[in-house]
Amino acid sequence: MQTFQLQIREALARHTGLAADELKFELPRDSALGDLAFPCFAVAKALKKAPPAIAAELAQKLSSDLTGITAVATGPYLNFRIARAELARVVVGEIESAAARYGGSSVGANKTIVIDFSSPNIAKPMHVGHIRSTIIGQALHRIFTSLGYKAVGINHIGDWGAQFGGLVVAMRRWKDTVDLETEPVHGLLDLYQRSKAAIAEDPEFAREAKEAYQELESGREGPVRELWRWITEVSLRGFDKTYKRLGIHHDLVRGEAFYEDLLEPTVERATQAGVTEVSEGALVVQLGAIDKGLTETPCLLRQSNGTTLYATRDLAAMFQRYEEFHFERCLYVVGAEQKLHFRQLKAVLKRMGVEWEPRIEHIYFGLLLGPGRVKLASRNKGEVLILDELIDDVVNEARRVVLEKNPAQRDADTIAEQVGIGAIIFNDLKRERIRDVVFDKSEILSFEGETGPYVQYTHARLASILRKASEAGEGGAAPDWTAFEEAGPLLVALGRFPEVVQSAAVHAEPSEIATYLLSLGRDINAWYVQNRVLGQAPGVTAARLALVRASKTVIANGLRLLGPAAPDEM
RNA sequence: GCGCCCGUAGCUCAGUUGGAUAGAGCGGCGGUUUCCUAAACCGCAGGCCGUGGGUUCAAAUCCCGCCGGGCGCACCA
Repeated sequence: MQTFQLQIREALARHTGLAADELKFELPRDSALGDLAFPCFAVAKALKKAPPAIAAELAQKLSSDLTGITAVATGPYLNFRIARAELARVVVGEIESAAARYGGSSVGANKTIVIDFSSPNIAKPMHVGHIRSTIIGQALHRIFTSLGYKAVGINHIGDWGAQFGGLVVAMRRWKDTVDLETEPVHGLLDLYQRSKAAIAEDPEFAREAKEAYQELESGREGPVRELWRWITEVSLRGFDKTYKRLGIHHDLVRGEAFYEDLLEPTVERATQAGVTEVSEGALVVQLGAIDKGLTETPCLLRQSNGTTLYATRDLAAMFQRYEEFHFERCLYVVGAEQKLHFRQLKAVLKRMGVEWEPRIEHIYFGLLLGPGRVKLASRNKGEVLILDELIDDVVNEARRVVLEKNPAQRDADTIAEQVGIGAIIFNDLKRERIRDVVFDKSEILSFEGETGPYVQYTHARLASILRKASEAGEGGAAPDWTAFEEAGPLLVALGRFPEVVQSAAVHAEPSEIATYLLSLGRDINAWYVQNRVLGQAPGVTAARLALVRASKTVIANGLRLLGPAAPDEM
C-alpha cells in the first residue's frame, strides 16, 4: 500500500516543486471518487493558482507519470485510483507475507513503554469498576508490543493502608465464622466490611486495628505481617482466575508495599530539590507557579501526623520506574476522576526539574455507568457488581445463543466463552476512552451490530469459506486478479491497517482499532455477499480466496491486539 | 465558586488533528435464504453538528462568551 502512496507522492513533488513529505493526503469522502485524494488548497498559495485549475493541470501531467494509477481532477481535488488488479495483488501479497505480523512494525525497537494498569485492591473481589483499566491497559500492552516496543505491564495492586489493620484484627476474631476455603476473597470482603463497622463502633477494636497497622508498617516479621502476606496471596490467586479468562497478563505485580522503602528517600529527594514547605503542619509542594490551576491544591507528601500518602507512593514509583526502565513513555491507565492527582504529580516533577516528566502520561478514561447513566462502581456503597459474576452471565447468554444459532455445535462451551468475553472486551474498547461507558447488559447480550461478536462472526464466516474451499479442493489455480472491481473499499481498508495500529499507539487509543474493525467487517460482508468465492472460474476463485484469507488475517490480527478471540466457527 | 472534560439522527457513537453532498449501529418501516453460517446483507425515513460571536479561501473540528450535563477541588486511595 505504501508503494502506491510513495509513487504518487514523488510524482506530485516533481510537478509542484514541493517537498514530498509535506504533501498531505486523505481518503476521498466517497470511495467511488478514488482510493486516495490530494486536496489542492494547501498548494494553491505556493503555486499562485486556483485549486481547481491546479487539480486539472496536475491530473494532466501526472497521467503519463504514473503506472497503474489514474489521476482525476474533481473540482479542487485530485483523486487517485489504483488499478484494482494491481491494488489487490500488492495488498494481498503484503498481508500474505507478513501474516500474523501484518499491522506491526519495528518502530519501537529498543524502546521501553511502562504501562500501569488494572491495579485492584486486595481483600476484595474485582468488581466491574476495574474492568476498564484492565482491558484498555492490556490492549495497549499488545499494541505496543506488536510495534516492537518492550512493554512492561505493571499491576500496582492496593496492598497497603490502614484498612489492613482492621482486616488483621477481624481475621483474629472472626476467622472461623466465614468461608475462607472455597472463595477466600469473598470471605475476606465480608471480614473487611465487618471490620469497618467495628472500627466505627468499638473503640477497643479500633485501637487494636491501629496497633496492627503500626506493626505492619514497622516492617517487622511476625504474625501480623504473615497474615497480611496470606491475604495478598489469596487475593492475587483470585484475581488470576479472572485475568486468565480475560487474557490479562502483567509483567510485574508490584503492590504499594513494594515502594515502602522508597518513601523516605523520595521525600528527601523533593526536599533536597528545595520544592517542599510546611503548610498547616503538612509537608507540601506548592504548584501554583507551574500550573495556575493548581494554586489552591498543593501536593501533599506527608500528613501533619507524619505519615505519607498516595501521592508520595506514586511519586516514589515514578522515580523507581524511570531508574529501572528509562522508559520512552510511562502510561497510567487510570480513571478520569484522578486527573488532578496526576496533574499534581507531573507538576511536582516539573518543579523538581525532572527532564523526563513529559514521558509520564495519564491515560484516563470515562466512568462505567449502569443503565440510566447511574454510577455503577462507587467504592463507598456496599453493592458491588462482581466481575466474575458479570462474565458468567454474559457467557451463559452467549452459550444459549450459540446453541440456538448452531444446534449442532459440539464445542459450544469454548465458543460461548470466546463470544461472551469478546462482547465484554469489545464493548469497553469500541468508543473513545474519555467517554463514559454505559454498561447496558441487554445491549452487550444482543451480539448484533457494532459488537465484538459481529467482528468475530465475520471472521468465522471467512474461515468457513476457506474450510469449504479446501474440502472441495478449490483455489489451486493461478490467481486472476482482474475480478476485483467491487473490492476497492475493502482493499484500501486492508492496506490501511498498519497506519491504524500506529495511530492507536500514538494516541494510546485502542478504540481506533475497534472502529476500524467494525468498518472493515462491513466492507468484507458487503463484498462477499455480492461476490461468491467458490465455484467460479479457477483463477477467479483462487484470487477471491486469497482476498478472503487476507481479510481473515487482518481481522484476526486486529482482534488479537484488542483481546477477543478470533474463532473459526460460531 | 475554581479547574478539567463532554454536547453530532429518537438512543449510543464515528468523523482521518481545518477540506468534497456530515457517516455507522440500535430502534422504526420495507426487502434478501433451492446460493460459501440471516450473529449477515440491501433499501427508506430521520441532522440549525447545544447556542451566539470570531479567525480562515474553507469550521462539527481552532479561539472567546453563554447554556446544559459530568468529574474533581491538601492531611482517603
